[in-house]
Amino acid sequence: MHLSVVDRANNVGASHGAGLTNDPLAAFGVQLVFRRNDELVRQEDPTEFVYRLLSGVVRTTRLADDGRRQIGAFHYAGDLIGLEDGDIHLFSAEALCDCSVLAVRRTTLEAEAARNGDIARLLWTAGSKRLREMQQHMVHIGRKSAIERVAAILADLAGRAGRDEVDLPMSRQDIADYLSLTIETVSRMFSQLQARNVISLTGLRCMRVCNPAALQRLAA
Amino acid sequence: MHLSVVDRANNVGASHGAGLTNDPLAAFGVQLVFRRNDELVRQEDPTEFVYRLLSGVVRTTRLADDGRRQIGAFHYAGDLIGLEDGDIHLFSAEALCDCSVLAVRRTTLEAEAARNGDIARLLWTAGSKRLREMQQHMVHIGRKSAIERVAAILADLAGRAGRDEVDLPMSRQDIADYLSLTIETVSRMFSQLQARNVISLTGLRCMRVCNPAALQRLAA
DNA sequence: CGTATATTTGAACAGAATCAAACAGGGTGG
DNA sequence: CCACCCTGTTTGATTCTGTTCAAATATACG
Repeated sequence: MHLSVVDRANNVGASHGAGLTNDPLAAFGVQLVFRRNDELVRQEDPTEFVYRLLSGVVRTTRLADDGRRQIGAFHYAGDLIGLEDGDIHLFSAEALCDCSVLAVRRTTLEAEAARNGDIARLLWTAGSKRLREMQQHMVHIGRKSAIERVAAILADLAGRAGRDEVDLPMSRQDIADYLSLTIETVSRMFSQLQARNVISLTGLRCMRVCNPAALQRLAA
Repeated sequence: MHLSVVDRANNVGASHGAGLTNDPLAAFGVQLVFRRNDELVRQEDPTEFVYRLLSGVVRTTRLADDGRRQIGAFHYAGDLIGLEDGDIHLFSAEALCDCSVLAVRRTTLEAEAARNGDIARLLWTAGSKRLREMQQHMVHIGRKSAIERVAAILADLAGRAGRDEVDLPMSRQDIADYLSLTIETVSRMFSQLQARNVISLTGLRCMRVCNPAALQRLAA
């Protein structure tokens, strides 16, 4: 029906949770490596695994029949991917760069959660964190202007980077589809932020935050 | 700091889970009644309870400082409310009409989930159902036109009603804030749907679906 | 260096928002 | 029972933000 995760990942170094420190899920999963643009899961496929992202960045995308694309989220190291789905994946998950993940069988996870309170709590916590992020994002998409939306994602990325020099792991098109804008509008907002001396593009996929306060204010 | 649920609910018939059939949560909660426009939870308050909605309709809303309002969801009988939050409620929850709910202390729920696999699974299932709904809604808000969004919510309501004659439990403003539109645009879309003979307004809060297929097509 | 791809910029357009006014509906009190 | 008012809804005219279509420019990669 569809290839196993290991096959699809073209995996090179599968091993049983080796090298994971302090992750209660480590014992139940297999560590896999995905390369840039690999698909971890495909929209409409049955849900088989939940992934703990160990390193790299993953986007979840939904492609409609008419070609309209919506990115649900960008996931970073530590995130749990695949919680949001029922029997079928609503969104695909794709590696933005080389990623390593811990793949845990859903059935295993459920069984374990039923037996072990810590696992149950971990899932609950991860799920409600994800729900909160989605609520926040819904407000952004629904009620914020283009400049505010772009500022918000840049502020988020800057926060993760922890320094002024921030590199953008995703394309403009990804940003556009995440923010429900067009690529042209995103580009214009970048230019505008640069003209206002809020940021400075130091490369296509790299920027410097010149005025963090202004960025934060716009993002709020 | 803030009033207890029972106080705020101005509750008249609290009882320990009486009258609930087949709800595994029944044993752990208290049944409460809220009146139209009562607040079940207030934005920014600490999360204390999770609510199982037994009857009525509840909206969750986030009000920004600048007055922009986003409705996160409308909840109907059977829904679990308050899953999405961490320590603090991001959204308020308000009764659209008289509602009865089962309030379960969050701490109780967590403890119970850690002990009882069925409860853990129930929470997991409810959470992922909610995540899926939000993803769907995000696509609507982000990538659909005004007419499609309005058609979508009307199709949803019609589906719940299970018949042509559907009454709308929420105001136009609520619909607008749910769909991230203005009240004027919502009103215009209603008129347009009526002009196209897809629906017919039989009252301000009541409509008849004349062409279910067309409505479905628009909503898709 | 040249080619394919990604990004930026420009001009015209469209859809929804805003501002403003008219129009119900639903209660209330006379 | 009717006139009135308050609120919620509809409609109209205009504006504005973001989209679309098109072209130019930059970047990465062979």
